[in-house]
Amino acid sequence: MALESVWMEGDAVAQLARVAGMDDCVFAVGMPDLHSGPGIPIGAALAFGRTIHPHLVGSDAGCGARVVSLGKKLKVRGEALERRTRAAFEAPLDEHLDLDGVDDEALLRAVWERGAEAIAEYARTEDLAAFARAEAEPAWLPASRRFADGELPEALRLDARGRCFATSLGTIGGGNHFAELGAVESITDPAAAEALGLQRRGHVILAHSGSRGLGRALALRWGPGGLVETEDQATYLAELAGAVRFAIANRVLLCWRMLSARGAAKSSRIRGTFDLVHNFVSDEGEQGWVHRKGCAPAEQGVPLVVLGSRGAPSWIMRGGGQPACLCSVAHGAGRRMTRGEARDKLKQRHTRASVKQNAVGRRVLCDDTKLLYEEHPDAYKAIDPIIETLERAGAATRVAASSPLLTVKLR
DNA sequence: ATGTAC
Repeated sequence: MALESVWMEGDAVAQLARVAGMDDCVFAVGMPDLHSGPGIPIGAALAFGRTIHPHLVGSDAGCGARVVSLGKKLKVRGEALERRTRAAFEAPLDEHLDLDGVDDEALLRAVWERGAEAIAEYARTEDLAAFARAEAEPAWLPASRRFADGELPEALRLDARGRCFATSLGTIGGGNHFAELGAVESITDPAAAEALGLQRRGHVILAHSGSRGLGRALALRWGPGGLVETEDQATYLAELAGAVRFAIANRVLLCWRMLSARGAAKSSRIRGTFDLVHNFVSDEGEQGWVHRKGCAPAEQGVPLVVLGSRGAPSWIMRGGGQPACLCSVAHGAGRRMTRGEARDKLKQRHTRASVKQNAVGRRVLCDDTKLLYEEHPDAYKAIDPIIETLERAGAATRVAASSPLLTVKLR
């Protein structure tokens, strides 16, 4: 599904065709941001009649994006904003959460079982608690698998270094994950924008991140096989739900760090917020088990965001409920170059200093030079043809575009 | 995407 103006990678199409040919695959649709992943396509919705494939969800279960709409006033700007933002991401989590007497495993359990609600429970301020409670969990999200004390498997408690996954809560991670302060540059659907608290030149905070090492542990635990109507299938779904809750809670905290740096960490200043998950599988009745990998649900009227890059706007849209697209939309612009290609080609084209600047000439907060090249805007497809394709296909309609002011990629 | 080891 793409206009001719959307560049499409041959390998990615071949990967999509391979999945479409798998046993029990009843429908497969590639989004215009389709690109190749580790043996599986990214930017696709894949429906199976009876089978769940954990490896099609991949190692970043629950990955998604959160949008927070703010007013126009920016109290902190320029270098002070950059300094404060860096400090906000370097600060320990207990600046925001009261974790006295709460060990890492207890925190992990709470977030696993209750997601953002757990953040509200531990929040040091009523403002953070209100923010964490502002969004209902997605309707498709089942209960997380509960574990008795001591029963939590090592694989879901400890990373490869023996550290509890709770230590990654509130961190961005690597790859294409980021937090961003942006500004609304255009509004296409004024009524929908108003309902989401978006106003022209108003600020927008974006967080794109996932369940960190926890999703990886889940992928390793379940391996490449398919799960068919067994107890294992139910167990995987309940564990996936835990990882999704962790990821949602993580995005809440990332947005809160951005809000505190900007000087707007007050629930009264927040005009709207929503969250979107783009790596998961859910039971969608007649359609079967819909796996979305780099692809978000887009039922009629729901708010969603299609992420641009640090040099291109992200589009806030409304879902079109298009069955031909499995009620789904692209998750972003999609890669045009592999990470290796981006490093090689873009080092010729751009200086080390220039890759540290984003579209508006402000610095990108990122200490990893390799990552600055890998995630350079040139490594991504153009966003406009992606959005145009989604509209023409009836997958979603434009509401507003937000352009990046400050991009954060601190680990 | 993530974490680890080289």
